Amino acid sequence: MSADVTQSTPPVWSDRKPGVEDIQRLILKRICFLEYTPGDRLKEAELAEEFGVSRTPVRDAISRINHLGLVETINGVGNVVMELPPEKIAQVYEIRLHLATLIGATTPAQIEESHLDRTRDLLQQAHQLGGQVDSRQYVSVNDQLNTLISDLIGNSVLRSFWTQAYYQAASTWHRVVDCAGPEVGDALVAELVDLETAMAEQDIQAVGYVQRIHIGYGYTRIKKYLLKNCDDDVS
Amino acid sequence: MSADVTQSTPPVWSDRKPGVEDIQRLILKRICFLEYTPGDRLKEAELAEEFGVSRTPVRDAISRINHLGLVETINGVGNVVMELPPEKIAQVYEIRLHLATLIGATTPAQIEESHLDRTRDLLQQAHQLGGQVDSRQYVSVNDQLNTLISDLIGNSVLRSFWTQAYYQAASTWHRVVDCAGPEVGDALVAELVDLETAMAEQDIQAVGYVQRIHIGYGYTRIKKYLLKNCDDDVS
DNA sequence: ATTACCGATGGTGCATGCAGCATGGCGAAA
DNA sequence: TTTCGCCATGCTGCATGCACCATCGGTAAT
Repeated sequence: MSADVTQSTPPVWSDRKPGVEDIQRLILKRICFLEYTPGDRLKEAELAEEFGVSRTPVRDAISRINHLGLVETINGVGNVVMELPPEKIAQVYEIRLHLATLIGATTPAQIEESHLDRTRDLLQQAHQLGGQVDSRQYVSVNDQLNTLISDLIGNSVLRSFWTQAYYQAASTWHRVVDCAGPEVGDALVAELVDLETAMAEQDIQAVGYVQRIHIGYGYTRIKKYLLKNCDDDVS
Repeated sequence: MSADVTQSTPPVWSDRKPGVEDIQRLILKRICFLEYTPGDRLKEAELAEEFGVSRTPVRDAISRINHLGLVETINGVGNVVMELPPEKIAQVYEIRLHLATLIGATTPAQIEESHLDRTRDLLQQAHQLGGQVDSRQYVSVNDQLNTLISDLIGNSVLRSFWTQAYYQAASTWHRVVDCAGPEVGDALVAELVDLETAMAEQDIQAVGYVQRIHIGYGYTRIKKYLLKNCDDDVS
């Protein structure tokens, strides 16, 4: 298990005790960010000590994310981080493709200037990491992008489903990023460029289809890289 | 709060101690079946005693279903059963309409003879309750129907979303059934007839569209009956 | 040498105690 | 009589203890 994952998550709790909601989000992020990898066993007592709380809220947080299939709780063993089987990944992406088209087909949120600003900021970040695909930074940008898209989904139910599917796909996708070369960085830039255009046009439907397109590309890369061995490390 | 809801749920635990999963499902069913109505406060200690367990697993079960918005946990008050605001109902139904069309558009499950049998059984049950719309029985048939559709969804992610949206819509829908006359019984029969045809044709896509159609009708009835006052009781 | 058993270890599952919060009722003051 | 404030009550949030379970390593028997 990774040594000091604490350092990697900027928002430190040093001052305030985190609630169940915070713990849940943080654990999910750590799984998506590959700070926890399949096979790792999340020990309640360990996390409890790290967060300065008792096992109870940690248990609660883990219990809430069990239904995503990312963590399987086994009595007497631990909370094992699971690798989603390829079949399930296929199902997740199949749904994500459809959900993306629904972003524009359902009651939309209003595109405001702030969203455009955030998009440009992400685009700049994406440019900065350029060929040097430090997966940590890439993942960060990707996560912010997902949050941005979420904010653009007016239908709260769709937003919930979108987020769930994102979490299910994220860890696998980020594993692909490690394997694939800088092409994923270029792809991210391309996606953000398309996104900026769509948002400048105030066209939510276009935003959805941009997502649909690039999720499709992403899944193609998963199939391309994840079936082969991923022997070259990022060191 | 309803007096002895225990009687209404056939599977009694008299022999075996229920797990968190069981408790979760049972609470959800009770909300859908209107045994718990908006405003009721689910008290952990109460449920714990009923199930013969401690508060801990009950807390866990309630915590897991919090994200659906059907119960809101308020410190010092209780776990309040919430009535979804009309706006959220609209969002749920908007998504349900789209999800229905995805049943046939995604990797399907195989339609087997058993499914057809279950459909015919439901049709018979629907006929039996005819004009006498005892909401309890209606809801039971409706719930079995939803389970049946779930089994026909091959994509497990879609199945999960479908179920979540069903739970969110169910309590509201069942409240409409109380208000509306026997027309909902007829509508259910019509839906099951359509469903039987589609399944006899082995046409999953048709199954999805049948759902899409009747969910649409259902939402129309919600708008028709739920905005007006629901003064006539079922006695 | 190999295999079967058993106990030590470390984890989750559940029970329970206690602190904190919200609320309603009662009493005192205006 | 009305209103303000305080306390009793009941519930959730969290901490902690204990029982059960899984696993692994050592030991004894074959």
